[in-house]
Amino acid sequence: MSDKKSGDEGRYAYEGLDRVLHEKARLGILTSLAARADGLLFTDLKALCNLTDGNLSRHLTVLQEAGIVEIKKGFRGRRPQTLCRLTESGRRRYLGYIGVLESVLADALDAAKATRRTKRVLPEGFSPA
Amino acid sequence: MSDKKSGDEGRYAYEGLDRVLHEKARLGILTSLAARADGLLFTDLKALCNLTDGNLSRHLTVLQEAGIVEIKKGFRGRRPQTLCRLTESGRRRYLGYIGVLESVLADALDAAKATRRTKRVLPEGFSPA
DNA sequence: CCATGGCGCTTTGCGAGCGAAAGTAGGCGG
DNA sequence: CCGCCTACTTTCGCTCGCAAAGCGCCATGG
Repeated sequence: MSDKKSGDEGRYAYEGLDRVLHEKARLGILTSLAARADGLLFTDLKALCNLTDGNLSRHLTVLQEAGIVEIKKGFRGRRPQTLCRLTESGRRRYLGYIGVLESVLADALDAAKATRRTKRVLPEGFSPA
Repeated sequence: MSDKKSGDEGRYAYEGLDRVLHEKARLGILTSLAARADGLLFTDLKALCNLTDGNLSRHLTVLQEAGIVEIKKGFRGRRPQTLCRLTESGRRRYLGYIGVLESVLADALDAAKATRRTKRVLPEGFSPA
């Protein structure tokens, strides 16, 4: 590396931003679940994340198929009740994702405050768009 | 609020996660740009974010149409050269997004270390999926 | 006893979005 | 003059996310 001028190649590629996890709704679901080792009910999750039934159902299926959450269907009294929990590997994946999120944030804050001016070569005229 | 049991309704909804910004590639692009007030060239951006030409072009168009970046086409010598820069409102939007990212991260780290066990009511048998 | 309505979830439909691949336009080297 | 290279843009297939409709079950009430 650093065979070129800067060695910054791919500096902002963020390959670790797992597409399955990097999603508004899913991020909320997982963060909710991460806090409770014994899981959450479908209905609670729905309220916590302000999701519609259909939406939540869809996302849970995706997460289940990815082996990130496990879903247990049971009954409360005689009404169906679905319990969702992070799997162990799901938790690891989530933590990994959070790790790169941290580095994104670090870059961002860095950028925000520094806003350093790199000397730029503006050769001839740049016509406005 | 707190008209129900917990007052946590929508606690994890993260409505501020702007869909236009919340995207792997775009996030990288914006973070790159945020650091340099005088902008970056198409080719630099491409290298920094490990994007293909087509991809970068696509994303830039989206960002431009959303008024987040401005694109100036000019020439270096007599080769075309495209300069991209964050607009002022784009910067604000980006900072807003980063703000909610911080809160997501705070929640996540909280969850990760605490992993508190809420007492759960598991009424009758939960059959394994 | 049927029907009307609510709860808990699943399935379907569709429009938007993403990224790979192909296309365009001009410079430059042989 | 010809073909390769750089610097993008456009097209295309497929996935994805979201909203709306559907399904099964229980409860209530006429």
